[in-house]
Amino acid sequence: MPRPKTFDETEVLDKAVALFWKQGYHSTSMQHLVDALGINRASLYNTYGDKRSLFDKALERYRISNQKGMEEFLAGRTSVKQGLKELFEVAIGKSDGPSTEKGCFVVNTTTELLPGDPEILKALSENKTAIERIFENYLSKGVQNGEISKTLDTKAFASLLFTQYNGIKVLSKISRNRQELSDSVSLMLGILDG
Amino acid sequence: MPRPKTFDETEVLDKAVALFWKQGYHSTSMQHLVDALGINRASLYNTYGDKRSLFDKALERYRISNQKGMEEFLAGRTSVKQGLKELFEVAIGKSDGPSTEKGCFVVNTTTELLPGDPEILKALSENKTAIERIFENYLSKGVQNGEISKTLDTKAFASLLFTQYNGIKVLSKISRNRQELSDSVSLMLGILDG
DNA sequence: AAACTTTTGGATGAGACGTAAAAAAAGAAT
DNA sequence: ATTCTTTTTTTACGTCTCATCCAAAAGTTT
Repeated sequence: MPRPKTFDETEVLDKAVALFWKQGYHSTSMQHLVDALGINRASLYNTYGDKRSLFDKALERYRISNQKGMEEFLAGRTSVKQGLKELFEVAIGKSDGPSTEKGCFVVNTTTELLPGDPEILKALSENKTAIERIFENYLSKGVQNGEISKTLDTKAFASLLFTQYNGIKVLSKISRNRQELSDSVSLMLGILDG
Repeated sequence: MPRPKTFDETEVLDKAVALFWKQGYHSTSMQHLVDALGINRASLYNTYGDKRSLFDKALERYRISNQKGMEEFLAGRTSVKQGLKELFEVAIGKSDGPSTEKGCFVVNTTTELLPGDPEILKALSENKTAIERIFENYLSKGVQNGEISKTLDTKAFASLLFTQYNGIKVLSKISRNRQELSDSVSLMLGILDG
């Protein structure tokens, strides 16, 4: 009996993700959101709660889609070294989409809202361990394959990969010199060749 | 004949650096600054101009002091491998000061104000090349010493170091597990022994 | 018709940045 | 010493934007 919503909830949420991703939390006003989401102000509050609540939902959506995307990307590549190489090529933005200069929503949030926000810290902390685990599992697969030496400290290397990934997402906002980043990634992945 | 200022201009600027560093540009209000700097509102505008102008001055001061600090730190260590190791130990924050959780003012600014700010982009771009050059020169010293192989691509490795440095400054805000970062740095520096 | 949501349009109170005019202070000159 | 000039400090204000909420009107399904 209720009047149905005239918009798709997750579709609109994706627009909020794009906006917060590009501009961050503090410089995105509710008015910006109202204009960009294409729904009414009251509908916005009704559906997602206040600004912070909407931001939390947007961040969570990004996180999940990001993790899932990473897992699927790697799952499709049996050659671990090649898989990592390609993953980082995408991260660097060889195919220069408009999203490259926005960096990573998670990284941007880390630097903007920490320290001083326990809830966000919790979410970001979970994200960190989740992605490091993805890396570690993938590396283990390579060790089982015989592609990677058993002597490799997979935990430390997973951490190295994640740190490098974060650094790339920062530097992508400054430099459009992809070759430089690509070379440094190659150097790093050379560790896997003993 | 003029009445002298009752405060030290650079001393107060350092307080502004600390505040912008911790909170970023948008969530630091002029009122916060007035309270923290200990000078009057009008004095603030008189001396440093508007908020953005003050921010620029603060960022520049941080950049210069950061670069100089890095150069002097490395200049004092003739063993290049050991020097890099120690530099990153400091960056990781083994001696856990209160500044560790603030990350790096430059990194924070990169993610907060880019894309969309050409002036800031210019400053951050200069900073990037300056620090990469510091790394590259230091590595060259190691090659001349015979400490590092002549086959090393110093430019790529300098880029790797800088990227890693940025990543560390992000992750320092999330995790207080310094050992993990330390291990990954060791793994990276192991490339120099290859 | 009833029930519920969306839309419209505005009210509100807080806080933002920046400025202007008056008051106070410090040195210089007579 | 006193007055004058210049600058800082104080205080108050103006204008704007912010986030949030509310009441009434319009629309859609059962």
